Amino acid sequence: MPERQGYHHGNLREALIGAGLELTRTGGAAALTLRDATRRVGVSPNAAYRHFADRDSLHAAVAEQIQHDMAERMRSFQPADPGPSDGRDTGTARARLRAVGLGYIGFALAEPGWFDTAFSHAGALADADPAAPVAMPLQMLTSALDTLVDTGELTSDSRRGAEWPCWSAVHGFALLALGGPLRGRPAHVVWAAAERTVDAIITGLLAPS
Amino acid sequence: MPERQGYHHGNLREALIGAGLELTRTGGAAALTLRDATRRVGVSPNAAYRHFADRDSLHAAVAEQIQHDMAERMRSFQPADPGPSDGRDTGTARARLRAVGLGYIGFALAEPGWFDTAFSHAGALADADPAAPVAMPLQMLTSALDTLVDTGELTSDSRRGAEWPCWSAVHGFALLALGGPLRGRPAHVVWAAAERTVDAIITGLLAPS
DNA sequence: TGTACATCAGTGAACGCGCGTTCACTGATGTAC
DNA sequence: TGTACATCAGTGAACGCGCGTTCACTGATGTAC
Repeated sequence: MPERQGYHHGNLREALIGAGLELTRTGGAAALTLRDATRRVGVSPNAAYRHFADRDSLHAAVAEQIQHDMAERMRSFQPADPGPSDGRDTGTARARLRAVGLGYIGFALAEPGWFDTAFSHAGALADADPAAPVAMPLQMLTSALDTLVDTGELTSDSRRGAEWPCWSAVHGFALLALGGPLRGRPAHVVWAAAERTVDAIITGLLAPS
Repeated sequence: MPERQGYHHGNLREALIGAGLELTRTGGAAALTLRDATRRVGVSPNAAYRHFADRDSLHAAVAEQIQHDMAERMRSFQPADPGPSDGRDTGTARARLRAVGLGYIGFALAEPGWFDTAFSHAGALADADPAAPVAMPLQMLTSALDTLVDTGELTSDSRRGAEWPCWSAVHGFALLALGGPLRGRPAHVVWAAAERTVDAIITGLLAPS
C-alpha cells in the first residue's frame, strides 16, 4: 500500500487523515493510532509530528472530516424540495425533521466505525468548544426545528432546548442498534424501530404540553 | 489499602469485584484492569486467574453488580405505591414509566463511570446473550410498559417494540449529558431537559398513530 | 489424636506487545544574490 | 545561470510505559485413615 517516490511525501497531512478514515471505518475510534496511520502511508512514525501536535490532534482532524461526510449523507435523506411555497408548509417541515433523524441513524448504521469516531471525539472536545463537535449534523437539526417554528407547528417557547429530545432519541437509538440488543436483528426490523422512535419523539415534541 | 494477614485471601473474588467497582466509578470501563484491581487488593496480578478466566470475565462480573445497583437506585425514583386500585390506574401507570426513564438518566448522571461500564459491557456481550446485559433496568422498563397495556393506555399492538423508543431516548440523553454539549451545564438545566425528553417520548408513544 | 497427602490459592519473575513520544540526524527544496 | 544557505520534511533508533498472560513454584488447608 505505501507508494511514494521521493523523500518528501508532499501531501502527508491529507494522507494521514485518509489513513485515519480507513482505520476508523473498520475499527472505530480505538483503531486510530499514529503508528498505524503512518505505517499505512509508508512513512516513519514521527513524521506525523510535522503535521499534528499529537495523536489527539489527528483524531480531531479525522473526526471533522467524518462529520462533514455525515452531514452530506444525511442530506440525501431529505425529501425533494417542493419549491417555494407559502411558508406554512406544514407537512414538509415535519418531514424534514424526520429525515434529519433518520439520516442520523442511517449514517450510524451504515458506518458504525465512523459514527463512533465522530462521537467519541465530540465527547472529548466538549470541554474546549461545546459548539464545534458534531457541528454539521447538529446544524441540520437546528435548522429543521427552526422551520417548524416558521410554519407555526412549534411555538418559539417550545423551540428552546428542543434539540435535546430529538438528538437524544436518535443518538440513543443508533447506539442501541449498533452495540445493544438490537444488534444483529434483520435490517427491516431495525429500521422499523428507528422510524417508530423518530416519529414518537417528533409527535411528543409537537404535542401541546 | 492492601490489608491481609495470611497467605490465603479468603474472599478474593468478591474483593476483586469491589476493587473493580472503585476503579470504574472514577475512570469508567477503561480503568478496569486486572493489574490495577489485584494491586488494590494487595495480591499478585496472576492471582486473579484463580477466580476469573480473563480480564473480560472480571469486567462482566463488575458490570453485573453495577446493573444490580442501578436497578436499585432506579427503584427509588418510583412514586409511592398508592395501594391496590381498580387496575385502570391511568395516571399512575404513566408516572411509573416516567420514573423509570428519569431513574435511568438519574443514575447515569450520578455515576457516569459505572454507567459507562455497565453499558460498554452490554455492547460487548450482545453477541453472546442479547437478553442478559442491562437486564435489570430493562426489566423495569418492560414491566412499566406492560402496566400501560393493563390500564388501556397502550394497545397491545403498540406494545410490541415499545422498548426501543423509550430506551433510545433516555440512553441517548444520558450520553449527551455526560459527554456531549450538555456537559457542564447547570444541573437544573440538564434535569429540565431530561424531563422534557422523557415526557416527549412517552407522549409520542401513547399518542394515537 | 496424629499424621500423610491431595488439593487449593496464592507467589515471583518473566514474556511479548504496541503504543506515544523524543532525540539527534539528513535529504530535499526554494530563495537571494 | 549558478551557487550559498536557510528552511522544511522527512529518517532511524530508542525511551519508558503498562498491559494481559504464562511459567514453574510454594504455602496453607482439610480430609482419610
